[in-house]
Amino acid sequence: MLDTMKGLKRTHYCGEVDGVGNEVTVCGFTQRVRDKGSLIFVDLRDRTGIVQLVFDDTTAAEVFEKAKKIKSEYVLMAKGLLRERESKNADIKTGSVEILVSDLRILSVAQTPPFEIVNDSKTNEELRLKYRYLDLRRAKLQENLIMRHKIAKTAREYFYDNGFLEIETPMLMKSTPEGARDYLVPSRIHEGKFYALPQSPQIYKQLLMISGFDRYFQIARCFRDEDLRADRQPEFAQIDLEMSFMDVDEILEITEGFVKKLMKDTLHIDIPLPLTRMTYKDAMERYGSDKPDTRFGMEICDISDIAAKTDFVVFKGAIEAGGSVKAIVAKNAASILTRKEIDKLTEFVKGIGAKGLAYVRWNEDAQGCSFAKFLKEGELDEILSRLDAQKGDVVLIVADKNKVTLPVLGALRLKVGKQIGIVPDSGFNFLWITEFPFFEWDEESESWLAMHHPFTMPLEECLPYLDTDKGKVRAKAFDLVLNGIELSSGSIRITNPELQEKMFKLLGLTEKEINDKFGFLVDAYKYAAPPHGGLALGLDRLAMLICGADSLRDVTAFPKVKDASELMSQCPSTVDDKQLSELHIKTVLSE
RNA sequence: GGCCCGGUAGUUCAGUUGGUUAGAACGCCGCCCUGUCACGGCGGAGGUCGUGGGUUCGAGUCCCAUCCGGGUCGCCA
Repeated sequence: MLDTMKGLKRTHYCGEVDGVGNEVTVCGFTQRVRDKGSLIFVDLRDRTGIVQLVFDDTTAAEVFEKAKKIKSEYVLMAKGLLRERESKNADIKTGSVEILVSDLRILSVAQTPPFEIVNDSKTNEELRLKYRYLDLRRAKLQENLIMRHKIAKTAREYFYDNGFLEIETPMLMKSTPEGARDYLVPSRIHEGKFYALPQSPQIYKQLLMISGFDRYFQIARCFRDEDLRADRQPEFAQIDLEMSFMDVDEILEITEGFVKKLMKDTLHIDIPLPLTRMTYKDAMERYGSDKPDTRFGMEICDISDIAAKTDFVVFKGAIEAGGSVKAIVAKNAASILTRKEIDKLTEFVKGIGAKGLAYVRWNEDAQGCSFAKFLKEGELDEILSRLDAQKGDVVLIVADKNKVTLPVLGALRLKVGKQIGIVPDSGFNFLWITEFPFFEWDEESESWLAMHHPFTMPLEECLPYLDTDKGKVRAKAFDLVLNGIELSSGSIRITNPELQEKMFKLLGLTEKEINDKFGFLVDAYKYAAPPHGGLALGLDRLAMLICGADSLRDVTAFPKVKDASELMSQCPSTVDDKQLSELHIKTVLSE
């Protein structure tokens, strides 16, 4: 028979007991029992930490007998005298005190858990996810979720203090199947019609600006029906912002203020402001990525002019086709990047679109150059001197269209950086990437797509190119990047309804499509809109980085796995025919 | 959807060219123990080797298929 809490009330959390010499009452889960016969120690755990309970020969017999029954994970409440320990334990916060228990309640008993609730659990994740509620008892995950709470709290404090209003937007909205796939919700009342769960509250927050809410803030849940990654869940939260009467600089400034406070409040790190800003063009040319990890160098260098003079057809061909020859230098890497390793890197770059990898491996005795026989006297020296390469370095060269050389070298830079150990595992390099292109050429559909979204305002100076050279149109769009991870994406929005219609048309939408999908939005802008823009910060990714976690699963209470199912509840699941028929839905399963 | 890695007691793993009764540690159960804190000591229980099929005198081990999980590419306006 289980005990009740009757007559007892918690006075302290386990990790926060104080007042030696006083009676305290604690409650929590049994971490471990050390039964010495006529002396029993019990480690009691709650979300704040662990405290040691003691039962000895001064303990009343019935209390002692009950203590003998305690097993792992039992839920207890204990009242007793807080006293100094005879032998201290420096490893835990409360290691110098213990509670000599006078009143013990066993409030709940536990089956033997399928795995031990210990911090450095080696149990495979599949099992831990199936019993997520047990895994969440582990201190590490408790700390992560508490940190996530702190991030949300800091966001609310900061944006409230800066005049932002927290306004909720609908979870059931119109499906606009551009970009990511929507999660659909069938309507019972409207036969054959569907709502979509929001991929982002984008349209609603823009409408709030039109309504005059000036500064909007929400911790918004968003849904995307795409395949998962360690850093991608099908449902996620973003710190969502929109503000009126501000251009890019002011938006970046106000966001930076949050970043600074966040890093201070959570990790006690001072981030100097303003954050570094880099245009998209610079980021691509220097790092081959629109989200560069700037914690290490190894920047991309153009050697097209030298390469053009050589007799190496791979180089010449690429340049004559309008492309370029670019290189990165792995400093002091000749011993790590052996021929075999470089061959692997060649396979790697071929896998991501390059035709091959030229290299110079300058080790102790020689400059091993994969294209030496095509070079004339002095050309290799010229290349090495341009790249500032020294003995011990490895030069990796890709020749192709710019669309290939830059991203390939960007990916190679990261891979090689990790391989030769020059990517620091600490540090927080926040970076703004600005002036993203508006359009992006999609090979598959052979059409121009909006890189950010179709409501993004082009830079005024680029408006003339809209009809002449779409590839040249830059937008008032920006990303916040941290250590190579995209944390946030934002833009100034188009507030001129004619321009908006024009942009839709340039993106290939017909009059009818514009009206069906965004008619209400285009109409709304006809009633005057303040200039406005905004951004969304990925709360989950932020939490992952601040917690130093490797996966979003470690900072999400109940995450989904790779195929978007949840191992604990086994959702998604089939539903009864009655439910389906009420929703006017028939399912057709594939073979 | 493609490619790569993994699946053996409750857990983490070992398991030889295919060969007797599949082992260890932790956990669990029982007994002993007054200063433990990864307590200790003695004893014990616990396995459809992911699943199905095949090769073989014989399969945890080899082959095929399949399921599950992870990573990655595609995808993520």
